[in-house]
Amino acid sequence: MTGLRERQKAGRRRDILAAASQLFRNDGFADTSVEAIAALAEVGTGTVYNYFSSKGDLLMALVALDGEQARAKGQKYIARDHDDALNAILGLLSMYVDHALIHLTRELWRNAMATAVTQADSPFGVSYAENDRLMAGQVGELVVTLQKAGKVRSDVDAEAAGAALFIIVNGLFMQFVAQDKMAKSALSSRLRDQITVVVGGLTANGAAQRKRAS
Amino acid sequence: MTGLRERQKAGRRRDILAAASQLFRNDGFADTSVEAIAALAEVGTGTVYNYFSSKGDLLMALVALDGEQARAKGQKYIARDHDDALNAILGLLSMYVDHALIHLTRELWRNAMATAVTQADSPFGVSYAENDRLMAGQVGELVVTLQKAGKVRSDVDAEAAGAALFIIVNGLFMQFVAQDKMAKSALSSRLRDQITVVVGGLTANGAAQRKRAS
DNA sequence: CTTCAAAATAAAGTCAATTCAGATTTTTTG
DNA sequence: CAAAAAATCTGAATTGACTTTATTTTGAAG
Repeated sequence: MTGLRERQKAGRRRDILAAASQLFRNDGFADTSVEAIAALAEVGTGTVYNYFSSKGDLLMALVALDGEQARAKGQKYIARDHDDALNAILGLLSMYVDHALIHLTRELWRNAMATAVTQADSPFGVSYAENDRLMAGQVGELVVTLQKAGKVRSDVDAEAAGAALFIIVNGLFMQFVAQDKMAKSALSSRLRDQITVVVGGLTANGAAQRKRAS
Repeated sequence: MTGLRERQKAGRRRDILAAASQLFRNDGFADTSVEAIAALAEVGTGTVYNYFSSKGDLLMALVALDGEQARAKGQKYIARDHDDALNAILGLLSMYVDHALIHLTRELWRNAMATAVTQADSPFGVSYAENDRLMAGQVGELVVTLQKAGKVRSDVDAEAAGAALFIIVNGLFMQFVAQDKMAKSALSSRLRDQITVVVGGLTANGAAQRKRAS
């Protein structure tokens, strides 16, 4: 199982990923050439393509790793005690946003997202989509938790709610990374406004919403 | 104002767009070279770059045109009579989806979206973002209309609601175009489930939701 | 009708992702 | 262990978007 070849292969994969990680973060995606990654990893440029189907695939592999961390954080968050539904959900989604910006720049996210759309079938395109699916599921878990605590109506489709909430944070985050001039505070306030609407709903509701941001 | 030169310029712009439109639709984005577009439009390749900043910019220009049509349809839709909020909103969003697939293939949408994220500052990247903003605003208008008709609570932030609803349809549409194997029916059903959640809200509500799709 | 300047043009050049035909290394076989 | 087979590596060649340049065209203005 663990022949020389397998170990070398795993090592080389790590080397390439580490090299890409370093260069992407230092120089950005556009300014990093596959040749430079190969040189730093001490392999031929062609070898990079034996492990990753494209430069974008390599980036998505890094993003997927980060996604795992975000989900781990999320799992702990869910286990905490929560007061009201709005704050609980907003807290989780804000945590995702904050985590996303720890290791990766906006430019890297732009390129990761672009690649995820155009190359969804590549190995790490699949990982990327799977990660999104799992995160949406995690938001759904939080909704279930809140339902059990009587903070969310039990007749709500938790899975659909999780997916909707996650799509919103994802979409806003995409707008955020696409426009460098958009401030993080603008992202936060839009997120708050929109999640507030979703939590409160549009139709007749016993507990009226409290406030609206201008 | 309308000298011969200006008209020629406008004409050339149209020629290039028309050529791009034809080739993109026939051969797809990836398989269409800028050289081929230039040849069909009977201009030099360099001229194409006098009018559009990149191949992706050219595609976004086409998409923006389509977006205008979609908004025109949407405006008429809003003016109609609406029964309940859920159906009214779902109808508008479904109309957007249907319209998007009339003229453009999934592959074109993938590339348009990818370009919109990575080149948001290019001339038609701005148009693309603006179009999204206007569509979200249009959904907001529908919400206002429904509020006036007493079908949506008046304390709801209509603008935020429109933005949230549009982000959802946009996000689901993105998932749809990214994965060729995803059926249109899957898109529709997810859209229905998620919009249902948003309209109904998560917290205590006078009118309980009626049903849930499995 | 001449001059001017904007715009177009073709051609040649740059650049970097991706591919590919052979070279090299590991594993398997006898 | 030696030879054959299989997997992997390699970097030079390909490809196509985009740029640059030197030259030409053509409205517009006097």
